[in-house]
Formats: sequence, C-alpha cells, structure tokens
Amino acid sequence: MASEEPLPHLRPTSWAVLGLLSFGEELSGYDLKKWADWSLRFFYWAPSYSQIYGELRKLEEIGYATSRVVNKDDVRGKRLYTITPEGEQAVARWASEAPVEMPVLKHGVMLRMWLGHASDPDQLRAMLVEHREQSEKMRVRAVADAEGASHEPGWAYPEMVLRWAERYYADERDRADTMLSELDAVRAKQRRSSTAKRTTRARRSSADLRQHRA
Amino acid sequence: MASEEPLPHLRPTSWAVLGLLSFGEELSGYDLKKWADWSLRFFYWAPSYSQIYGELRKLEEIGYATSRVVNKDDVRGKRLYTITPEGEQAVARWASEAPVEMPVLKHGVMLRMWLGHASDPDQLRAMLVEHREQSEKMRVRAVADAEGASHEPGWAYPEMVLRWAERYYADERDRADTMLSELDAVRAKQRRSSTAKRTTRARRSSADLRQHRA
DNA sequence: CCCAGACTATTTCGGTTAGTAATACTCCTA
DNA sequence: TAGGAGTATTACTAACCGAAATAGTCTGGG
Repeated sequence: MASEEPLPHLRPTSWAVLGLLSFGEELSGYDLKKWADWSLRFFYWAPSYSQIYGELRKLEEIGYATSRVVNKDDVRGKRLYTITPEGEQAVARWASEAPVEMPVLKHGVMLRMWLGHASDPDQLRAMLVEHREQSEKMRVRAVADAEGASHEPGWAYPEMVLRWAERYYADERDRADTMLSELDAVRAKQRRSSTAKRTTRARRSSADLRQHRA
Repeated sequence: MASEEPLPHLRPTSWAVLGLLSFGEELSGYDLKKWADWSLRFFYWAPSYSQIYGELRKLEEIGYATSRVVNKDDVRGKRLYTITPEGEQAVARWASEAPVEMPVLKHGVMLRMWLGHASDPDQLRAMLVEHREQSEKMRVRAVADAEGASHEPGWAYPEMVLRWAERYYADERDRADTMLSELDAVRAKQRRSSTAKRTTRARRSSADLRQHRA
C-alpha cells in the first residue's frame, strides 16, 4: 500500500518482461518471446530475442528474477526464469505508480498520406485499402487470442486489454474507410480541374509556413 | 510516372525529413524539428535534434538536399537546407510505392492495465482518467493545428491527416471511457468478494499457459 | 534405422535510433 | 546590463532491433 523508497529506474520494456514473469510461470527467454508475440504485440511490443535475453540478465542482476539451468544432458541447457518476491512487488508498484505517458504511434501510412501532394492518388488509394485489410486482420487475431486465453479471474485484465485492442483495430479500419472516401473526393476534384492546368504543382508559400509556426 | 531504378534504401525517418523539405521551404534543422513537433508528432514522430541533423547530412550526401550557410556575422552560421529535384522525385516515388506496414503502437497505459492483477484498482482508475484527459488534449491540439494550417489546395493531404489524427485521439478517449466502466465493474465484483477471501491472489496455472501457447 | 525438417533455445553482430546535455549566439525586457 | 527565452548545432551514450549463427531435440516418412 505505502510507497517507501523510489523504484529503480528501468525502462518500460524491462517492466514488460518482468510483467510477463509476474503471472507466476517459470519461463525461458524463448517462452517469453513467444508469449509477448501473442499478447503484448497488439498494444505494446513484439520484442526481439536479443532484447528479451538482455532484459532477463538485467532483471536477475538487480534481484527481480532468479534463474536455474535445466541441463538436458549436456551443453547449453535452457535457463528458466522466475520472478522473485521483490520483483513482484516492484511490478505491482510500477503498474500503479508510473507516470502516465502518451502512447507512441508511428504510422507510416499516415506519413505517406501527409506527403500525398506529390504522389499518385491511385497508389495512395491502394495503400489505404491494404492498410484497411491489415487492420481488420489484426482485429481478428486479437479476437482469436482473447478466445484462446484463460477465463480465470486473474485473467480479467489481460482480457480487458485484448478487448480494447480489438476495438482499436476496428477503429483503425473505420478511419481508413473514412479517409478512403475523402481521398476519392479529392481525386474527383483533381480530375475535374486536370483538363485545365495539368502541370501545376501546389506549393506552400513562405507566409503560410511562418503563420503556421507562429 | 514510370518507376525505373529502385529507390535507395532509406528508413522512414529519413523520408519524413525529406518529406518536410518537399513542401518547398528552405529550412534549418531547428526549423525542421519545430515543424515536425507541430505536425508529424500527432501520427508519426517527434524527432530529436541529433536525428534531424544526422538525416540532413545523409540527405545531402546522397544528393536529395543541398544546403547553404547563412553566416550571421561570425561563427557557426546557420545552415539552410533545400530539397533537390532528385529528392523531390524520390519522396514522390517513396510515398507512392513503399510497402504498407502496420503502424507501431507502444501503449504504456495498456501495458499497465494488462498487468492490472497486481495493482491497486483505484490507481489504475486514476491512470485511465488521466490518459483520457491527455487524449482529449491531443485531440484539441490536432484541431488547433488543422485550423492554423493553410487551406491552399496543396495542403489538402496534410489537412486530411490532421482530421484523421483528431478522430484518432477522439477514439482513444472513447476507448478509455469504455475501459473505465469495465474497470468499475471489476472493482465492484472484487469488493463483493473481498469480505470472503481477502488474500487470494489469482494466478495462472501451468495448464492454462500451455493451452494458450499451443 | 536414419535423415529431413520443424521446433526449441540462446548468443552475437552491426547498424540505428533516441535522449540528453553542452555549447554558443541573439534578442528582448525589466 | 544582466537574465531569460529563443535560435542553432554538436557530442555522447545507452538502448534497440533484425538477422543470422549455432546447436540441440523431436517427429514422421522412407
């Protein structure tokens, strides 16, 4: 309940790995990666092996996780990680207390739309259609994952987030649809005026930019 | 129109910087950063100085931009960059032809919700409320930016994307509202059962995890 | 029986990216 | 005229990511 000393500064990805462990399983780096690809991927992260293993070493160093080697016969046996009580306490506190930050969004499709003045509208249209389809696919996958998950009471939160993700991708799909019709409107307008002046390339004036920046 | 030789491989952030230049202004790295913070930030990127300047050097090296030094009196005069015709052609082709990739989303708030089983529901609630407010703020800022922008025909695409961004943050806000009520439902259920068994910490069984991974 | 192919498991590598602080000038204003 | 905000660029370091190398295990078909 009470928060005494400050949490050690770890970045979110470390907390994410510790969070995966916080469900109580004894897991290998490989397991962790697989599980993250099932769950965290939809709203946070599809980690690489190098990161997972790096984080695990770090977590063990600071005492939030312990590992034991399961020596199947001989060389390089696999290493299973477990969260420690300190680790459990730390995730719990982090999840409760960390400052709220805006999610990071890197939307390549929108970047290309933003630059649309220079592009072929037909290809932009094709891009949006494909993006729409990809979003729908992600939505479906999120639904499938939510169904595959356990329905024990402890799973209420992951389920909630998966539902959130489903809606997120549904919204993404719908926004693509809206933009598609906006694009069609622009294309229609351009077609109408294209017979008149064909080579004119609209360009922002200095005055506009300055106004915008002000 | 025709796409002859393949585009040089640059990553999206380079294209983004070149894209900013493609509006025709002669800009310094500092200007670029400021403009990116106004526009790209909402859907793509809030770049750091080091990145901007690095990209600009690279862009000049491959001939997509040129620069001239404006020597204000003495030392370290500022350097203004302009896009070259080759650069213009390249952005145009990239924006049309690049493969469509799913946007990257890193949602710390959802990560913490996902880990909710270990946290204090009241604090989760406060986190969601704050996230809701931040989303709304972003929405308002996107609207303000759209209004501040020029309404020339060449600006149709940036405007379209800003409208998209406004809706994006509105949707984000609405999803937070939905989750808020779901969380309240969970809290109500927990309160009802808390008198019975207080210390039980729900934990996933091995069998469940294996099923999920299968 | 044994070989191919798929799966498990971890490490290494190089290049990219990101954040932050340091530097240094200019312009405004109290 | 000193301080603060704004302009402009560079340097440093840690983090990150993808891809591939390595290597053992397990399964089914010939």
